[in-house]
Amino acid sequence: MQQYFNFKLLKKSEKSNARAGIFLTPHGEIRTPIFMPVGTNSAVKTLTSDQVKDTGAQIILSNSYHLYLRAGTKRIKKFGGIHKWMNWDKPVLTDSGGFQVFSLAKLRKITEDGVEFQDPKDGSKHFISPEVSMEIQQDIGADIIMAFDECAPYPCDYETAKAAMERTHRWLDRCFKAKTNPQQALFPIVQGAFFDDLRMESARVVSTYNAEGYAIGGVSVGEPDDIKNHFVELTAPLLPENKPRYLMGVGTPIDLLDGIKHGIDMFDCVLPTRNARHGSFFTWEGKKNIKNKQFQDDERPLDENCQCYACKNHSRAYIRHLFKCQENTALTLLSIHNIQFLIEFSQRCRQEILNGTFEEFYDKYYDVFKK
RNA sequence: GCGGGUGUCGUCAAGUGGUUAAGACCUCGGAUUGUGGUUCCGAUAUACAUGGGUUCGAAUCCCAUCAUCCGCC
Repeated sequence: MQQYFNFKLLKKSEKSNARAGIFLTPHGEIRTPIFMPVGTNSAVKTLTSDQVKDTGAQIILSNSYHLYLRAGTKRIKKFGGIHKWMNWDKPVLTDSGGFQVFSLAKLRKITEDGVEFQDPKDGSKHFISPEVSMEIQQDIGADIIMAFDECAPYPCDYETAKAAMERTHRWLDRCFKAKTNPQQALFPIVQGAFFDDLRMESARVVSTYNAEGYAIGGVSVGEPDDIKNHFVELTAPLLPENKPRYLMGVGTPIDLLDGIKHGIDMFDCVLPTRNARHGSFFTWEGKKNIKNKQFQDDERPLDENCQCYACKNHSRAYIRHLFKCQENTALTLLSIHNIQFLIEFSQRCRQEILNGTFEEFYDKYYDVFKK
């Protein structure tokens, strides 16, 4: 049987758990560590697929929950799958809908079978189970699909966290049984909230599956940074070393530095596009906000060392003007910049790992982004 | 020239005799983490057109001046 996925570890740091690799998928390779932009409704907000491609994105994330409710995943299947649907020929990852049901749906009823919820937009009732999620994700046709999990809130008590974790494990088994397409990699998700023994247990259970990659979920749900960091540090090394590790929903440049240091290979986050919509942008000198008056006559690009479309063509003064006038182009330019910045940031970490200098890079930029 | 209206922070605008003169925009910070697309939180201001008068007390009442708007000649 043909092998559709392959993860090759190119280098492991001697001073930390940082590592650099190449993850091969049916739609091309991903150079890890990598940051993945989020395109919830099969579009990275304010950007065309071409514009996303020009940022250097190697893979994008989309979403079962949203595409199931709108567009309809049968329609996308009939169209020929998400790559053709959105004219994107690189790898795609879809989230399972578990997190969205947890964070977005107003009315939801979780049972052993699955989750019943209402579409907050029109009130219609729906049901997603591990089997339904697998069917949805196979219809969408992403390269990487995620297990249907139950994400516990923060804070939460031990019993709730344990019950959610155990259900996630039982659902994981059902996901693997329901998944049929060998051209899709199913990543299990570690849960366990913020309890050491639960996280360790979940990492152990999840690792018993011979998956193409493994994810850590249930973080960035409102917990303090040091707590998040502790659980990433605890969990990541417990996952199989020869497979990519994906930290879901993270993060900031500092989150990337910490995650990579602890052995994470993949990240996704809405931050670059959401921040863009709020005017803030990343630079190699830290985070700034285009709304600030100091930029009104600034003829420099957003970042002088950035090669993105926005930086090669436009000034801070012009982009600030567009933003103040609420022109959508401002959001596009800032999104392009922020996405390209985080991708380049992850690829710079990769290069530093290959050079054996990641830890110095970590120290330097940890301070820059500490604020 | 005559008649009438209006003058409160950079802008808009509450307040019509009584303690530190609302609020919004702007400006300046902060937040945002597997996305309900312009959000949320906080901070900052030499502001009652000018000069008199009435009153225990005036942004508020009276007079004059100036500015501005409308109408008429």
